[in-house]
Amino acid sequence: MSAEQRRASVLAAAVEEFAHGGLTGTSTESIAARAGISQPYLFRLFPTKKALFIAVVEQVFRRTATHFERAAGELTGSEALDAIKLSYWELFTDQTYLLTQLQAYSSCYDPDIQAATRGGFRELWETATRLTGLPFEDISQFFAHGMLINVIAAMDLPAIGEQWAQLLCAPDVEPANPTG
Amino acid sequence: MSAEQRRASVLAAAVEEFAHGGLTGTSTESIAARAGISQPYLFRLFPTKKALFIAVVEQVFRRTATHFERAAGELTGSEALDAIKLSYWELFTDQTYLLTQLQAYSSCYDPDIQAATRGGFRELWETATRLTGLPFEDISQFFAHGMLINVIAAMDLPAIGEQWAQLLCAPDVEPANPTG
DNA sequence: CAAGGTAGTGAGTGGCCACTACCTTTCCCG
DNA sequence: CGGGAAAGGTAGTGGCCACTCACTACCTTG
Repeated sequence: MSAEQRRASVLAAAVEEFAHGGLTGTSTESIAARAGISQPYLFRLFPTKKALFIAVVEQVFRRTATHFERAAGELTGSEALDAIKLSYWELFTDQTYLLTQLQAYSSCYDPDIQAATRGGFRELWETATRLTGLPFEDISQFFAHGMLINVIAAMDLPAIGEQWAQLLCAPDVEPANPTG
Repeated sequence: MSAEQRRASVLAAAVEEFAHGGLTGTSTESIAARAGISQPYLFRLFPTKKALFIAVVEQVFRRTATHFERAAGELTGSEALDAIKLSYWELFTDQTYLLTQLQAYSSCYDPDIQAATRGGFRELWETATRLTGLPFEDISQFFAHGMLINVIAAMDLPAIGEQWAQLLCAPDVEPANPTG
């Protein structure tokens, strides 16, 4: 297998591991094991653990942006936004991306990670703005709801039976302008 | 100093340290140093590092709820919610609580931490509901915006000069029912 | 002043873990 | 078919860190 292919598979393994443990709570050992290579060889493919983490963060944000683009298709305006909202809920089934996002935010004390996270968030923001053409206020509300979804996934609220939790997990796209 | 007082001061030190590094990225050494005690004595006051982290999480959520109650005062309805919104923005000046919340969410892979975090979130949710008496939809939007504020604090968006970032950091309480 | 309890510390210890040095295999190309 | 680069592994190593143990200083109470 070529080094480039290996790098990709290591990246895929790292996303899964980092999503749960974060940068400091995940060992390179476990990533290597999941990728099916020896742990030292991982350092031939990525110079440092932090660099691998940053690569993971960048990939997750970029793929989420691509996910948005596919969801919007040829739509524009609030129709595009509704489609993107639904597509974000789709990520709930495999929570990896949502959890990785949280790990990125909570690791922002490190300047390099903060820079990467800002860049990813910015890319996401600009993608949503470009695809919908909607004003700041709508984009802001969409992202706010997205961040709420992230923590709902982290706490695994669907698993607890209480009503408010269940309501939160219903992917209803509420009307943008509630009449009244 | 009594053990109870020490416990409180250790807790205060731990909030600061955990807010930046999270559970796995923070050493008990640094917490003890900040609290002004020896590292072994920390384990006389808290049985384990994780237990200390959970105590921190519980305290932060409870204090945030208290913060809400003070902000609402005698107000009810959307007036109470607006007051609470502003009070949450106040936490931005000392971002410790917001960052700790993020650390809690991103550490939820551990079942004990997940349980504590769920409890804290639930307490916050019920406090907001009780104080305002507003329906689910309003509370949900408030929390969504709150989660967005958390990640804005983590990424320190006020520090970057771009327009969208600046707009996000303006604590305007948008009207609950935009006319039209 | 004896006796016991409480606050607090110095000196470990065992394990994990990021990262390194060096060796082996494979395979392509002239 | 020889050689060299690239893929990959084995065996460390040094440092950090959660947690323990054995001990001291002090304070209260009878």
